[in-house]
Amino acid sequence: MRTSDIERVKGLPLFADAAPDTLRVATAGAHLQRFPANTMLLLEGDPVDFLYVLLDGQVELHGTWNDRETTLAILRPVSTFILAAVVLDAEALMSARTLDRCEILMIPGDAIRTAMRLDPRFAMAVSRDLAGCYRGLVRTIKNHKLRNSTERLANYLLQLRAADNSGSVVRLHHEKRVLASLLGMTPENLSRAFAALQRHGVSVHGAVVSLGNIGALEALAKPDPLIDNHAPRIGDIIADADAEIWSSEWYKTTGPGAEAAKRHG
Amino acid sequence: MRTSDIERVKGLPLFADAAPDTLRVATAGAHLQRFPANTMLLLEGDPVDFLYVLLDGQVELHGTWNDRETTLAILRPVSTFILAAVVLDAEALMSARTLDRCEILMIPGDAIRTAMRLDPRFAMAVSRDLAGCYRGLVRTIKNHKLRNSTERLANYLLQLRAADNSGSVVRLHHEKRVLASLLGMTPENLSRAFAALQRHGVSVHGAVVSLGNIGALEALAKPDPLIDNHAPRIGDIIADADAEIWSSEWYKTTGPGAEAAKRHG
DNA sequence: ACGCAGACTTGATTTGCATCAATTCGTCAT
DNA sequence: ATGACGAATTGATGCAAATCAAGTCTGCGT
Repeated sequence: MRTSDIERVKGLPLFADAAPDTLRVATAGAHLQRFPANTMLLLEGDPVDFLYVLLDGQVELHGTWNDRETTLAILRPVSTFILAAVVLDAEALMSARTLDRCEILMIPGDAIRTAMRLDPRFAMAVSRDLAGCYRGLVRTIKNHKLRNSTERLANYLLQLRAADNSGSVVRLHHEKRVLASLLGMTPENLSRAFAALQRHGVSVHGAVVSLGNIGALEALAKPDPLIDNHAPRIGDIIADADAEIWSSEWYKTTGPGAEAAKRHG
Repeated sequence: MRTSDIERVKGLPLFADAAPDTLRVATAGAHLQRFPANTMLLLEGDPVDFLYVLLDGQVELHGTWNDRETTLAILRPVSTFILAAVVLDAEALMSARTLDRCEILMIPGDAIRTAMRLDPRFAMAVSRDLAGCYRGLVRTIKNHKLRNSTERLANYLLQLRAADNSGSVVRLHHEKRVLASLLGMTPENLSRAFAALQRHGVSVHGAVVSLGNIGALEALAKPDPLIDNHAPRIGDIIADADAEIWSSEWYKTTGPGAEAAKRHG
């Protein structure tokens, strides 16, 4: 494991406040693994033996029922996933699949649970992280139960804008069919939702979306701090922040090799 | 505060494992309060100063946006709520309203946060509780994104049956319009969904629902342990259990004065 | 270059659910 | 009992989104 990777893990709010020993023990027992694109890392129902830390690439979390499938979240580096299952030593409720080639650190679950018992600051950090994830899901549910698909897309675009740079052009991070599933609609309807937003100044060219009329878009989207997390994600980590990592993605690095990452909250 | 109430709080998984001092300090700073039906306890956006422990009555958590409103959960005694906001010292993302006359214990948030720092076992319990709540929300999202309204109702009824007694008659715990909002539909459509279930042996008389053909109902509902939590809720608390309190309700007492309560998980 | 496969878009149609409207039912206050 | 209100049901209609079906565009391997 490269020391630069250890630095990145240490930068995570989950470990930032931990005792030096905690990080050392956790990373000692961990192993770094590479996966090709489109690999199942974990199937829902499987016992969860590791806490996963995504260092490079994108991972999709999804759920299935009765031959249907829905995307629950898409993760970007640096972020952890399935912490809740690790804490409870329970089976996974979501499946995890790589979208790109990925580099993932796997920390044994019992190392995490032991560390929580030994290191109160770490236990506190786990609680804060889980509380943030929880609140992110509350936002997601409100988003889905209270808004229609066009409104969800409009808010997603505004959120991207806020996270990226607040400019008038944003880049979609995923394939449109994946985005559609994340936003709870079919690919066909995502196309139509984009078409509907033309009226509000939005134009799409592949993954590049121009927001020509922010005012009009906001008038439609009615973004709400109690649903949408519009905090920019570039800069230093704010340890105190509401760790609300979940509305659609977790962290974001500023670019290749960039170390800076920031919480949503 | 009555000692019987303290006993009930001590019975919560959140406090069961805590150091004696933790419970003592928490309950010392707490105050017990009664509220009439239909009282707003907390408005979304408000800072959260207390951890709430519902000792008697029912509380609805709901969210609003753009003049729409949706029920996110309905709580029954004994259960805690807005723990995540307390841990992060953040504003509430959900509003809380009493449905009945309620008896609620309010524990200052900073007492909770201090206790977490001083008592590692308590911090661990908080993590476990939050992890359980988180997983409950994952189930809820899967339920909503993967099923239609009739399927959600069918599974809700089967869950009630499993929680209550596994008999062929269940009693709805809430008004139908509240249930409709919880299940993500209009009251009109809940009526129609019940009508659709007649075909599968379900008949409704007020709050009493007979499930005349469990097999047929299950064939429609296709209950799934990764979405639905069918564990019975009568008996002793299982401290190890997956604290998944959220799919629709939290705890349930077995009857007036009964002390036994059990986790979903 | 060519052909293929998969992503994306667009249109036609169907389905599910919300909305609007009217009526019944039960509960409570007078 | 009577009237009044809110909850629940039922029917008619409209809208949003899924589905089905072509078709275009793009990247990729041969």
